[in-house]
Amino acid sequence: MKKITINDVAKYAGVSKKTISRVLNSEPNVSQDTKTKVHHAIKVLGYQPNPQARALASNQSLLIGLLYASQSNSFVSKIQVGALKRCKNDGYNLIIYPEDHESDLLLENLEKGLINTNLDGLILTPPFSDMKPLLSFLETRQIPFVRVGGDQSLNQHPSVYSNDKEASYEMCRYLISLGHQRIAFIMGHPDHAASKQRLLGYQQALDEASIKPIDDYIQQGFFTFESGEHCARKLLTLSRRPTAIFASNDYMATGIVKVAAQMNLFIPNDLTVTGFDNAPASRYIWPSLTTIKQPITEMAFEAARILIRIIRQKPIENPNIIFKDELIVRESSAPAPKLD
Amino acid sequence: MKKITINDVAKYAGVSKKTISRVLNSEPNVSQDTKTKVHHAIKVLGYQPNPQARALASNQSLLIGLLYASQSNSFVSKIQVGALKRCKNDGYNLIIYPEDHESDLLLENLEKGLINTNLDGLILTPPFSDMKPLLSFLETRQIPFVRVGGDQSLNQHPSVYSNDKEASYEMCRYLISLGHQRIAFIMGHPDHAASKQRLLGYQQALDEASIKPIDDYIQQGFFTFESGEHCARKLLTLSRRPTAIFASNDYMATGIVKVAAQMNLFIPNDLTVTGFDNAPASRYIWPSLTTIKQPITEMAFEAARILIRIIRQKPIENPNIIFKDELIVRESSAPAPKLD
DNA sequence: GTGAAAGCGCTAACAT
DNA sequence: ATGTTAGCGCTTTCAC
Repeated sequence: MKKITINDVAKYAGVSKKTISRVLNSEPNVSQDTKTKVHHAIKVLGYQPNPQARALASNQSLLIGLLYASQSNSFVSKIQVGALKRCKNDGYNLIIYPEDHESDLLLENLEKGLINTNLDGLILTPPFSDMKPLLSFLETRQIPFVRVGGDQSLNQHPSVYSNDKEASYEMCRYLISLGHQRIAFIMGHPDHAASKQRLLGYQQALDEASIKPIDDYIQQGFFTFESGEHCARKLLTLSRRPTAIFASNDYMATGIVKVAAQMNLFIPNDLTVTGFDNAPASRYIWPSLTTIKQPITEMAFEAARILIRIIRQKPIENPNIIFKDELIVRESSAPAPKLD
Repeated sequence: MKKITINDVAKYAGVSKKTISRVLNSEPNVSQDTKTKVHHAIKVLGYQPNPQARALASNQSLLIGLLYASQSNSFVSKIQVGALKRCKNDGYNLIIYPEDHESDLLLENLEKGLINTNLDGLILTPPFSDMKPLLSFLETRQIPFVRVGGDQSLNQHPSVYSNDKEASYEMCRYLISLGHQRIAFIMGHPDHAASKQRLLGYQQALDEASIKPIDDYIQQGFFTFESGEHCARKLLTLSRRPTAIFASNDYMATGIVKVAAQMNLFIPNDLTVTGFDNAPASRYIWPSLTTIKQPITEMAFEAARILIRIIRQKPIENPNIIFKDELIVRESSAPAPKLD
């Protein structure tokens, strides 16, 4: 099976190969007539352009990188799906870069990876979206990138966000509407900008409801199941035990559920637990978790769309898009119990 | 910042570019002296070969595809990590192909994807590892591939397996050793060869222990949480209720846990539940699940290694490698309760 | 052991 | 609206 090249198509269609190229790339200045001829030839011969040749000649790789933290799980697969969809649609391939954001070698590794792949652009996910050394590295290297999530004050760079603070606020409003006053909060990993936003939403909601903030009710977690367990143990042994615990993500909330079960606390009657992210586990565990759903896939899709426009030097209408999160009420939340 | 090419290096080192190429590709017939010179020049100039040019000239893409079912979650990220590690190490990039295995358009989509990317090879994961039309399609196209998991009778193709049947057998032996006699089994998705193997292990263990098989104790699941719930409801309303349920994966086991909780059955005292796969959720839920851990990452790493050897036409020592699964005992299993 | 020439399959720049 | 020429940065072939 000999490979069909652009030359074969040119010969068959009776035009120059440049014309074929023009049709392939939908460049202007081709008569409708030749277009038809060329398309026909392409079809008959079953021609498929060679992406490597194309890449070499046009000095592009048609490769887009997706950088993410190697641990975060359900988040990643959603991001991948969204980004991939857009990339494939536009003729790009997606190269995944699961990296350890705490590694000292990060920039070094990345540099090696980026350069010997010649990426056309990069999608950054938290916490990489907020790593300033990385951002300036990419700028120096002139590698186009789009940030997903992260710190909204960095919006001089093209970014796609969701409204973490608002969603967190909404969650707390909901808890308050259930009659909860003793609402504890487990913070997320300090390296993630979202953690701060979620905390702010919590604080604002309590403040507006004139609920006095209690220091002990705010615990530092790290987005892991274990940190959730740890914080839950602290919170649930407090003399004035909270009636609701809002964890900054579902893995931590799952840790709370486990600790509560071990302490014979019945959720949601004795204790309301809520999370954030709508991780698969939030549906699987019992009781299923009230949580916040972010449109991750859509965000990644949009990020890829913007990135590709930047790569192609097309104007981008809005370099800072904010998506809306959504409260999902499940079994783990209920009206506050009567207190003594 | 002008790009350094092979020509610059050749000039600097005072040799022909072919010699640079030889050094780059560790070809024979280069004197130690020139080698040193060339390496030095490369370092000084900070030269990075252009992968696209390389790909074009050598008629390779240095791209390897990873085909997997878009749903399966924790499995996928482990596979990705393993495959990626090997690929990056050997200068390949990994392109991910999450596809719907039930789609009629699968082959068509894949063909488009493969051809316009010029993949050098493909890693197949279940249930794609067993799709004969796909396998013959790849053979016709002369696209090298390696299967991960799946039907061991297809071992005329290079494959990497784990011993599903044995692991399932071992799990049942464990349950029997706890005194369980009424052991129910929830099968996996029929499209996955592993489902059958896991069933066989169950049947063999019961047979060897002279436990009479009961039809009602074997339910058809589909690897989903919901199917687990559904089967659990059936099993737990049986007049002669099982004392242990072994689900073919952790998502289904999680479904059982939920149903049991709703029925006020206490796990593990009233009911033992075990799963398969060691999904993250198996650790997170309460009680945590006794399950089987497969060395997924290692398997994918090995699959990529074999694939790259095939691509490079190097001899492969053993085209069929079997990895060993491991029983992980957690909180969801306990000795059988005394029955009336 | 090394190099010169040709060419991979496409696009860029400049004709016409 | 179309074609010509050159060249992207590397490897292959074959010569020495």
